[in-house]
Amino acid sequence: MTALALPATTPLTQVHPQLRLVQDDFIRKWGEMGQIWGINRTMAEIHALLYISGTPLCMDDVMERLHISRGNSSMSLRSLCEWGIIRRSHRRGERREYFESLSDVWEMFSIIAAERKRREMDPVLETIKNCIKQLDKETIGKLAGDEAVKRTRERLDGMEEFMSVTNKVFQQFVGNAKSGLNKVVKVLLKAL
Amino acid sequence: MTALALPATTPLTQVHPQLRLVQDDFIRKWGEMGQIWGINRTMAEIHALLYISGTPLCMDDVMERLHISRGNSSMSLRSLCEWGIIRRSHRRGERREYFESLSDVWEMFSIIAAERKRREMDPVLETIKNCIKQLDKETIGKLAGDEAVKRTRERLDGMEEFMSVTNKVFQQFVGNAKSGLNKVVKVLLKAL
DNA sequence: CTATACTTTCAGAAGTTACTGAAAGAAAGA
DNA sequence: TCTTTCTTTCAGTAACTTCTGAAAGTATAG
Repeated sequence: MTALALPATTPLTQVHPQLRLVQDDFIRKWGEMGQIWGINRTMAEIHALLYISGTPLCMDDVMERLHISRGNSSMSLRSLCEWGIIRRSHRRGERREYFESLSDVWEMFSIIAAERKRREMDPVLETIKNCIKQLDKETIGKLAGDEAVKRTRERLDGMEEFMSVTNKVFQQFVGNAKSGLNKVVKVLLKAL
Repeated sequence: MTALALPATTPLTQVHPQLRLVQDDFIRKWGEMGQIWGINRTMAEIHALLYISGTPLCMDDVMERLHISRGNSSMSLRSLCEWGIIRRSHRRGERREYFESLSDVWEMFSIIAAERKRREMDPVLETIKNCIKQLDKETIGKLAGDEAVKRTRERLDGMEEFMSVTNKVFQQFVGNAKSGLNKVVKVLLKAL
């Protein structure tokens, strides 16, 4: 029969109550904001907890601290790993897995922005380009001179220009970590 | 007994089938993208329809074209008006109301960005500043030198820097229409 | 092989958001 | 005034998302 069972949670979780209050505040707000980035509340809270703790935590730490189920923790942690904004981390001689957040906020933002651009903006731009192509085909035919077609064409052009530029700006942010982004931002702010 | 009833929909809705197909494509995709801007699918589709049509449409036009209920149309149109990205427009001698989209995409983006910044980013930045203040109070007291407090403080600082800069960049985009934004963007792209 | 320690999966429950359609409201004209 | 035309509201419902917890799965140690 076995020796002393390990405590389910890391000692690191047991922070001073005052510190905990401050952290909870941050976690709550960050969770609300998660939706901006297209991440659900729980996932955002888990991420906030790992980020603010600044040290690896295990699944039981997360469950206990945020009062969420094992299943939810497991899914959300996996999904955050897939996003690439947290990482698994292992301790020698220990069986269980730990998770920690990237520490560079700029890098995290880059990763999220890149993914959202790819999934959400690129397809729209493609659709718009396609619409323009389609419309041009019609214009050569019997719809030439049609007022409504003209108006639609103008609107599509306006939208395409907008999306293209936005896409390029995003592109610049993506793949640069802190130093690069800071440069970009400084240039931008100085120019205004 | 009344004279000839007006047709429920504007003649303008009756676009050529080919044009309609192209417009539908755009509307569908724009609806999907709405979620990026924090606008729900139907609202985004209504907006897309008004934008792509380039001409004022009435509620029945919208209902018929998108197959949505009167209630939903009414709520969504109101909400789009509140956002400021579509406007009511009236025709002399006609009772019913028409709606049209802003035509300048850059202006629409500005409006949306301003609102989201105000509602979603500003409160987070405030919370973070508050957390830092709280933490500093504790640090003076009995938690001075606590490792966990130090780590948390570092993380909060990193996040604050990020949010502040992001906020400033947003600020620049807000309140500028096409010309202003284009200048900003050109400067940015050239600098890279 | 069996026991233990831990993780993942997934069906269903709970919670949330979006939509409908009928009824009430408002404005204009007769 | 009453009728007509159009808009808004809102209770109920449908569709979707998130969460739970128990069961199955996996890896390691004895």
